[in-house]
Amino acid sequence: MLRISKIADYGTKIMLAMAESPHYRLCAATELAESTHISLPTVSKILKLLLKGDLLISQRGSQGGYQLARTPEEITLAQIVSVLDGEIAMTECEQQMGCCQIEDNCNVKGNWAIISNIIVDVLRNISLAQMSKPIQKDDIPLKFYQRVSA
Amino acid sequence: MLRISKIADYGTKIMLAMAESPHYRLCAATELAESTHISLPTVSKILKLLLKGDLLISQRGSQGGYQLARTPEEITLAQIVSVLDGEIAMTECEQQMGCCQIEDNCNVKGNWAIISNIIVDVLRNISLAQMSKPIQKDDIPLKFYQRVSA
DNA sequence: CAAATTAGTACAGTTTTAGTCCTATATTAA
DNA sequence: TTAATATAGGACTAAAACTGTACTAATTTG
Repeated sequence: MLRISKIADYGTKIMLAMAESPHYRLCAATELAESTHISLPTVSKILKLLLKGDLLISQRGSQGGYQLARTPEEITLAQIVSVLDGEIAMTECEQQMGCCQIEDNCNVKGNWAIISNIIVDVLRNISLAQMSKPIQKDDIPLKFYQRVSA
Repeated sequence: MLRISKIADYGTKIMLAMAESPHYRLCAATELAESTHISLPTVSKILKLLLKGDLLISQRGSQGGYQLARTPEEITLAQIVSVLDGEIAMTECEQQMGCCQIEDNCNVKGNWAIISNIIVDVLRNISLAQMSKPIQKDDIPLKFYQRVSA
């Protein structure tokens, strides 16, 4: 495992489809279902979640639809994944107190938190814009880490 | 989400307990259950998985038990997580063919594979030995990335 | 008003995960 | 040789999560 959910995977593709739509105009759910080949009810559900997460703007009624709340450069994978899959934390303990009995003498916990942060950094530094073309490892301007060798 | 399973979390703690046991001697499942405060059947199940994944050596019979197959410095989080949770891949498509219809014109796929690799690198560069004390971001000798700022 | 389209909620089916238990096998020690 | 101690392997159950769908309400346009 250690995997994002199918919903987050779909969500990325949907966001990408919108980013690639000319002038970032309003896209109806039906259009997006067609272009991504994901079923309409599912696309619809995901769009609602993304809207609630402030990643999209919506317009109701005839000729309505959804559009990106910001430019593809300003939207990151970390945002999409966290809206659709919830907070990123490698272990339960990081988020929730009292979920394990050893807690008090658990030094592992802090370490997993640090590791989670590193992974979030990776996702925080990849924008929708970058996802629309094949990325190179060099493309990722990591805040904490920088490429040193192949 | 984007989280390791409870089993992998437990597994790390169990491996750590063994690493901290004097001289890496044989540890019985019951001992480990006590020291980690995880139920015996669960500890037992995890030990068998770790054994099967060649991370442990076992000795049957009276006075038997389990011990690390290598030194704590040579065992990484990537190994533990992949043995207990399976291969690390951010999306299903990376592992399995024919799981999505757009596959052919899916440029996202390759990008997620790259991102997965980066994350695996992070886990591959953290050893059991490091997990036994609070780690600093600087401690992680990443193969591809190196710390550049706080 | 009618058509189009999002908003919100609820639900059912499937899959995954967690945890337990039972029986077989191997080793040690008396 | 026998009894006690441990692992080996597999089967099983219950709970939780995920996926996908459906239905009704609200809003906008023409």
